[in-house]
Amino acid sequence: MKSKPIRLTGTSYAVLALIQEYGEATSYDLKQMLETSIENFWTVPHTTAYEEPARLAAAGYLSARQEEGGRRKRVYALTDAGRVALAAWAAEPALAPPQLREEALLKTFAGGDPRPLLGLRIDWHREKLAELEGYLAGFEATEGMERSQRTLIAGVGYHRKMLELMEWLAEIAEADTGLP
Amino acid sequence: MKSKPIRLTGTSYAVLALIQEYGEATSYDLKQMLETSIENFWTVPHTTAYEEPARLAAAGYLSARQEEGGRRKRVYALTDAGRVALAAWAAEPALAPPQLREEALLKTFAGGDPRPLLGLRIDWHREKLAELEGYLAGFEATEGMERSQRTLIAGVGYHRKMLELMEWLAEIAEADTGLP
DNA sequence: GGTTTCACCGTTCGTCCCGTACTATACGAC
DNA sequence: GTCGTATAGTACGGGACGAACGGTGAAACC
Repeated sequence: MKSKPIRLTGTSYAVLALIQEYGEATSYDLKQMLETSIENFWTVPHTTAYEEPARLAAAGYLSARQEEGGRRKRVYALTDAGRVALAAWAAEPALAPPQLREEALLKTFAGGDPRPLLGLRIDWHREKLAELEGYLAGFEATEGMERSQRTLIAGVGYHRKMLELMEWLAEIAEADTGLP
Repeated sequence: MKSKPIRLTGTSYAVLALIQEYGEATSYDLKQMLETSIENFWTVPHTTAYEEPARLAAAGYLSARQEEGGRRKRVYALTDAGRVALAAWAAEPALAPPQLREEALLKTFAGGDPRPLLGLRIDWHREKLAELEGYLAGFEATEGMERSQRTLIAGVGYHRKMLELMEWLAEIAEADTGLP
């Protein structure tokens, strides 16, 4: 059953974790889940939702059941190997350093005018924040947080903090109008 | 002179911008610069400092002058094509969405215990912060900020905000001791 | 003045990842 | 039933990634 050994990356575990959370999922389900929860702290392109589960299934970490009819979707579920690998990874306290790719700051560094760049970013984070807060509202009044709720809270916190950062940097740029 | 057309990515511009900033640089210089300034908002592996300038030189965006002797380093400088491409990109206000890869949050989502994970991250950001604030202190008392100083300020702000986020999440996790 | 040691410097390599561009299906409207 | 559009899914090739290793210089020891 353990066909081809592959390297499991953070993205692999993201997919495994989502499938664990929901029992089973198609690639499209995964895509939705990635976009509405995990993406805030683990950004991946949408093709990941199709490629990564196929890779994981080929290596024995997921089972795949092909549906009949129309879009002949494949439904993925965790195998024991998948469950074990995921649990071992999550329990291990070692962490890779966080990675950020923020083009607004990079363009500013490269000589771009910070004002429009930071402005764009501020708007973007505001929108994200509103969206996530909307999702969160649906959970209100439940006691004892569920994992999906916590995930949203992490996302909300992240966008809030980045928003504060961008606003702060915009102020500094504004104050510093005599450019070098 | 325009040998091979290549796709310029954010990382390409990061390298071009660094070389622009310093006039010319070897790969090792680039590596240092990446690690002490840009990496806070545009994370790249160290091999980028060797591979990317070679690619850019092959495509005509950089000139390369090979030094004699010992480590026969190559010193890169911007060509006109490089300068033009960089300026055009920086002036363009369009932005790709920011990307984050934060393993502490991902592991938490996957079922890991948040306390040690967030604790590790908090320590990590504190260290980074201390390091950058140390660099910044060297600039004190100059009037009119230079670009490298602004870059450091952005880095400092980022780590502060992420530190606040992690501390906030740690509090929430602590308060929520009745686990689901 | 040899040679050991160690930190610094630089590159290779194979796998995986990523964005672009495109195709295909479902379904309601008219 | 055909058109339009949102939804669902794929192919592909260059690029990025990180592990692992190889080279270089110079201080330190003798």
